[in-house]
Amino acid sequence: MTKDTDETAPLAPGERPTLRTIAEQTGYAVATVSRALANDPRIAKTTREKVSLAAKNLGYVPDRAARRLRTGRTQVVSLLLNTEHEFLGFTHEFLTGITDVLRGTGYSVTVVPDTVGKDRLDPVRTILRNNLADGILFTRTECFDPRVRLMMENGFPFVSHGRTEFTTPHPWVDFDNETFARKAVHRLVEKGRRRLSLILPEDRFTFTQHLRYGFMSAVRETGVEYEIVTDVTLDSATADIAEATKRRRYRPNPPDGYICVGEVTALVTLTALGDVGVTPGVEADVLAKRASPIFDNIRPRIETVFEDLRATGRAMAEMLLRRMAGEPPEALNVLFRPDTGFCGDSDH
Amino acid sequence: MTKDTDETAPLAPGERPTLRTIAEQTGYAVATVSRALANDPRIAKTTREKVSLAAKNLGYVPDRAARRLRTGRTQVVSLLLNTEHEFLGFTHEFLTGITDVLRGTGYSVTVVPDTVGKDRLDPVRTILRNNLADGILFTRTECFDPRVRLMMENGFPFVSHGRTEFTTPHPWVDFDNETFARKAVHRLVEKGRRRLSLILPEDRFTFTQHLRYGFMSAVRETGVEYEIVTDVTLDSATADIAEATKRRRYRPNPPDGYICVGEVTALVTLTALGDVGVTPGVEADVLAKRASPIFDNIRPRIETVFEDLRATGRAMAEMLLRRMAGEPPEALNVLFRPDTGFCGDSDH
DNA sequence: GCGATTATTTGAAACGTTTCAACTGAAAAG
DNA sequence: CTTTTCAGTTGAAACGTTTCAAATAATCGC
Repeated sequence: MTKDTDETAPLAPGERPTLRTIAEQTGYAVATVSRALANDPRIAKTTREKVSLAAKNLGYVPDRAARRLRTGRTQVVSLLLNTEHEFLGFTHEFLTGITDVLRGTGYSVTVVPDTVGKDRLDPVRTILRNNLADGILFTRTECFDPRVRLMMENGFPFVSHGRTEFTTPHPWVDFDNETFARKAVHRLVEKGRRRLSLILPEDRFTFTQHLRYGFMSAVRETGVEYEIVTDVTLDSATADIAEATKRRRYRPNPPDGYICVGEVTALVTLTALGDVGVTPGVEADVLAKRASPIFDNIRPRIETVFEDLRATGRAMAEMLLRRMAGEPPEALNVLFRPDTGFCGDSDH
Repeated sequence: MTKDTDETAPLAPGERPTLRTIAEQTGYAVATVSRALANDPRIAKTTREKVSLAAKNLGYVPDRAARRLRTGRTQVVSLLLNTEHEFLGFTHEFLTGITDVLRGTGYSVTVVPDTVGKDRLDPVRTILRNNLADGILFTRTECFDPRVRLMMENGFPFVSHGRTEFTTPHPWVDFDNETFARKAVHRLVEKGRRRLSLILPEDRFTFTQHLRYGFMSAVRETGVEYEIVTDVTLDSATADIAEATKRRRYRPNPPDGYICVGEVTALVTLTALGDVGVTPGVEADVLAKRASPIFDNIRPRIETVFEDLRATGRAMAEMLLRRMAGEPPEALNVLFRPDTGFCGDSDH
């Protein structure tokens, strides 16, 4: 018994099936098989069925390298990941949303570091020049973000987290920070607060402008006193933020209402206030944007507005898929509205 | 003037230079150029120099798809990312460490979701079958992790975060949770606590066994009373953990020392204790492992042990690079020791 | 039944590498 | 002056796709 063919095994052992394997098995040419699998209408329907059946039986899956070499498309989406982000679960939630949407589409996600301090254009240039991806997602968008300009010039698909001030439209997903700031002001005033304080992100980011505008217009509407902190930003070291917050408490007429755009800032503010003998919820109120459920487990409880970063990631991935499929950029936007109520409140 | 060659421009406009471009420019054959760039000693030194100079001038960078097709190597590392992780900044820190090390090596990182509840083998199978990566990194390793078994059988390079109980050696990076648990017990006893409580991760994970062993042996050494919570795990919903913690407070002889293996658990425990009128630091103490700086901004301050996840990511990426380069697995381990002191203490 | 149209199928080329096997010259050995 | 050796170089094949242009088979009008 020197037979070395095992029973009905249809495929060579250990070998990855290729288009040729299918071609040989079905009797068609490689070109036909390729077309059939692409559902090319020029191929007879019966043929398409036979071929895709054979493909399924063999467990055929196209070789990405070969396809990529031939077509120039990489089947890769790159995420420029901020090295210094201030939300606690930002990366995790965001990434989960993205992979959620991309699973099963054949696209994979690569992560490339993006450091605001350094040249933010550099990773983008590398991706374009070396053809490392078919599309790019990124965060912390600037008003005249050079990355956006570069990609628009090259017609390269991307979706930004945050808007820009360019006149040419491009796909984006954003949170309505203007409304958040406005509502926050009104809410604090409603609670009887009279001197509001706001720490902003760096000026270069578009959402900084939105926050400022929302804050300022609400402040004017209500006539409340206010202060926009200038000696620290949202991205300052936590120790510096704490220091600045405490320092301001010792001035005459210190703030009694704090709007925090990030979780870390909110925690720092809470702690700093406590450390100088101010009880949040009594002598002052803190109102924060949050992206994680952590504030349910923090005392004192403060009011928060939830920004769903997983949904943001999902929306961005969806917009990008559609953009890569050739849709024009005009309609590819999503603006997340702040939920109407405030969570975790403290007075009813 | 119908000349269409612009001054000294050495490269066709807009076209990506390839081996052939270099070959034509230097007068060598494509094969020679390829070998020269690979620093093959069979090629004359002068030739190698000429070729690599030309390559640099042209800004040549090898096409990944072509190389991948020819060699079968993908130049990709996959990270199996846990969908339900409990450390707050885990993903971010970890990923930053990995990309730190991989930058400039030519490898890129793709992220693939891994859900403990579902079939954890599935993503690995896909990667192996479709040749999507040259190496895999993953977390939450189980005692007899089926992923480890599969990859070992196939001789596929990987590094696990956490050890296994297989006898065959494989590369891993781990935190010494046994010592952490042991020290935590001793520290709480030192502070006068007499009834310790521990919430463990699910039993399947190796680090659960290490924690239990460290805890149990220290508990025996010191003769202190203890309890290992059975109705919730580290990964239970935060509400359930809070509930369980409160419930135990109403039993006779409630615990007065809490060891928390994760940040979320620590926060929940602190808050739950506060909610039932127990002041951490007075009637009870909480001791936690932490991976983010957040506990500096939480009151009451508690003692923590720091696990550096960025360093962990870096170490894992390094081990993987060496493994992919062919090093045997035996020596490719890193065990991070818990730092000796406890940060953010409350009594000196 | 015959040319003209249409529906299917196909061989071959190309994408940019790496690598095998063979070739060229020149120096060393006889 | 021939033969051997060796350093250096090279043409061609291959990796698995997609797609152009052309071939073949089937259908149609008359």
